[in-house]
Amino acid sequence: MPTIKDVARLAGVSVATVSRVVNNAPKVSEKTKRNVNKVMDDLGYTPNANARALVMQKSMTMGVVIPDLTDPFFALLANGVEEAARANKMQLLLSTGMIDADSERKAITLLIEQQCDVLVVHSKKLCDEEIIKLAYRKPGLVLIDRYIKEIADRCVWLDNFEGGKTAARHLLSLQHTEFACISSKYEIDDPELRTNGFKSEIEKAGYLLDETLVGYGEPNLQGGEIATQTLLSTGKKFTAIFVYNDAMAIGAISTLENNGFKVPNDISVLGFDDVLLSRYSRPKLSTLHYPIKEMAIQAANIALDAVSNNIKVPQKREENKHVPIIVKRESTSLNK
Amino acid sequence: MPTIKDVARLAGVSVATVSRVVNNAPKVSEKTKRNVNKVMDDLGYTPNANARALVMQKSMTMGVVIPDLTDPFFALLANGVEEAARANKMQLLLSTGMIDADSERKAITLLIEQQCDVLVVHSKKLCDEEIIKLAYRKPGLVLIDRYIKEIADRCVWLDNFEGGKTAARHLLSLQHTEFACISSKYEIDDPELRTNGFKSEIEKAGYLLDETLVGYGEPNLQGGEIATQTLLSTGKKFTAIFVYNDAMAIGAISTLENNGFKVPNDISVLGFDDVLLSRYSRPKLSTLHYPIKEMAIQAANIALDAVSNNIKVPQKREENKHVPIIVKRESTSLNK
DNA sequence: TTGAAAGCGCTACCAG
DNA sequence: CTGGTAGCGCTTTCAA
Repeated sequence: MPTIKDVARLAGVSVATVSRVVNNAPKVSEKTKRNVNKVMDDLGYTPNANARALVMQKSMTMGVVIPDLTDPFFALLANGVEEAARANKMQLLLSTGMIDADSERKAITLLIEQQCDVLVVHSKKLCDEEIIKLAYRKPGLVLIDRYIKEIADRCVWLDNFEGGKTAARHLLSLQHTEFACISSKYEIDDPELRTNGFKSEIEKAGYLLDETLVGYGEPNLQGGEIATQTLLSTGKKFTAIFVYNDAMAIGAISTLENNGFKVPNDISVLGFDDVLLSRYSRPKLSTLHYPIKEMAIQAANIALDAVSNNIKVPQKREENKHVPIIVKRESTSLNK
Repeated sequence: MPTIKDVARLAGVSVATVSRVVNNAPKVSEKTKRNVNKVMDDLGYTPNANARALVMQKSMTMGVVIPDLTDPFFALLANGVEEAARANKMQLLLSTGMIDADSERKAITLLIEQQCDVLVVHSKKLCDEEIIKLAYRKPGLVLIDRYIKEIADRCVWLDNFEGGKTAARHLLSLQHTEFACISSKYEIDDPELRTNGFKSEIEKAGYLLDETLVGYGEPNLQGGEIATQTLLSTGKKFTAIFVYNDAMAIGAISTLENNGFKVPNDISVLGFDDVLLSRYSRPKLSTLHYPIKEMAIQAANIALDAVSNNIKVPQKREENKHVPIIVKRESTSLNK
C-alpha cells in the first residue's frame, strides 16, 4: 500500500502538502492540488486511518456491542448506531458479547482498544459497579436498554413496567376481563417488570391475573408455543394473552389456532417489541412498539456530545427513558 | 487514557518491557511481570490498537460491507463474518452501502482506510472492472454473492439458475403441472436467473410457464401480496407458485388465503432464502436454503488465507459455488 | 532479563 | 503557499 511519502515523492512536494490536499486544507494552489490528486489516483493511495487516529487522538469510529446480529431486535439497534455513525462520517465497529459477563467484558474491551470515540453498549450481565467504572473511564460510553441510577444520564432505557401497564390498558379497553400472560424465563429484569406492570394495572381495574395463567418459556417461537400449550392445559378460561415478545406471541397464535381457537375472535394476543416479524404474521400482530432504533440513535448522540464536550448538558433523565406504545393490528379485538 | 509510557514510568521499567508483558513475550521475569500487570490494572491501561496496527502493519480487523443490517439475510451474512472474526481474534468493522455504486464504493473505501486486513464485500452495483481493480489492490478482499470470472477464486456465490431448477424439480415431484412464478423487479441478476432456471426445468419436463403467470414486485411482503393479486386477476389456474424470496412468499400466502385459497391444499407456495421468517409463517414456509452464513465464513477464510499468504492454494472454483437445497416445510404439498 | 532508540503513516506547528 | 520536523503509542531490533 502506498503511503503519503510515496505520493509526496512522486508529486515532488512535501508530505505536509499532500496532507493538506488530502484534508483539503485552504492554502494550497490549484495547480499542486491537481498534481497531487493525480498522483494519488495513479497510485491508488488511501490514507491510513490508524496513523491519522494516532496523531489526532480520535478515531472517527463508533462501537456497538450487542448479543447477536441474527436477532432482528439487536440488528435494529445496531442499525440505529450505524446510521448515527454514517451521519457523523464515522465508521462502525461491532462486537458481540452474549450469554455471560466475560464475553460482554471482552467485547467492550476490544472496542476500547480500537479507540472507538463513542461506544453504545448493550449489556445485561456485567454488574453495575463494573459498568459504572467503565463509564467513568470512557466518557463516550453510553448504556442502552438498561438503567443504572449512578450514571442515569449515560443510560437510554425503556420503562418495562409502564409497558406492561400499557398492555393491560389496551386489553382492558377492549373489554377483556380474563387474562393470561406469557413471560420469558431468561434471567433479566425485563420480563418480570413487564408482567408486574401488566398485573398491577389489571388489578387496579378490579380484575385478577390468575397465577397459574402466567406461563414461561424461551423467548422464541417454540417457547411461545410450549407456554401456550401449558396455559391451555390448565383448562381455565381467558380471552386475552399478553406475551413477552413478538416471536413468542406468534408461537402463541400458532398453538391457539391449532387448538381450535380463533385469533383474535376467541382470544386476543398482544406481543411486545414490534419487530419485523409482527407485520409478517397472520393475523398481523398487535404489539407494543419498542423504539429501539431511535433509542440507539439517541444513545449515540449522547455519547457524541459527551466526547465533543459540547457544554455537556447533562440530559434530563426523563428524556432518556422511553415508553413503548401500542400498535394495534389484527391480533387483538373487542371481547364479546 | 493512560499509555504504555505511563505504565512504564509507574512500574519503573522501560516501555519495551511493558510491551513484552502485554504481549506476554517469553523473556520477562515473573516478578516484573507481576509488577507491570499490577500497574496496568491500577491504571486501567488498555493498549492502543491503532498504534499497534501502525507498527505491525496489520490491524487484526475484518471488514464487511452489506446493504442493510435490518434485512435478516444480510444480518446473517454479517453474522457469519463476525463469527470468523471472533474465531481469529479479530475485530469486525461494518459498512453499509446500498442502492447505488457510489455508496458501495464509499463503504469499501472507508474500510480500506481503516486498514482492514480482510474484507468481505457484498456489492451488486459496482461494475466488474472496478471490483477487479480493487481485488488486485487489496489481496484480502473477497466478493460474496457475486461471480466475476476474472477473479473467480476471490468470489463466493450461489448458483441461482440451479436454484430455480431445484425449485421446479421439487414442485414437479409433488405432481404439479400448472405453475406461476413471482420475481423481483430489482435490477440485479438473481431474480432473472432463478426464474429462468425454474422455467427451463419446467419445460424440460414438458410443461409450460405461462408468461402472464410470472409476476413482479418489490422483494418484500407487500410486493408479494400485490404480485399475487395480479396473478389471481388473470383468472388462469395454477397450483404452485415459486416466489423470489421468503418475504414475498409470505405475502403470497396471505393474499391467497384472503382470496379463499388454502395453502398448500389448493396452491403450493415455495420461497427462497430460508430466513428466520420462513419458520415463523403459518403454514411454515417450504423454501430453498441459501447457506449465506456458511458462505460468509468461507469468504472470510479465503480472504484470511490470501493475506497470510498460506501457500495461497488457489481455491477450486467449484468449491466457491454454492447450491441451495430444498427445505420442505408446510407450504408445499402433493397436487391432487 | 532489560533498556534505548528507530520508525510505522500521519497531522500540525513553525519557518520561510 | 510550501517544507521541515516533532511526536501520537506501540513493537522490535540491537546492545548491554
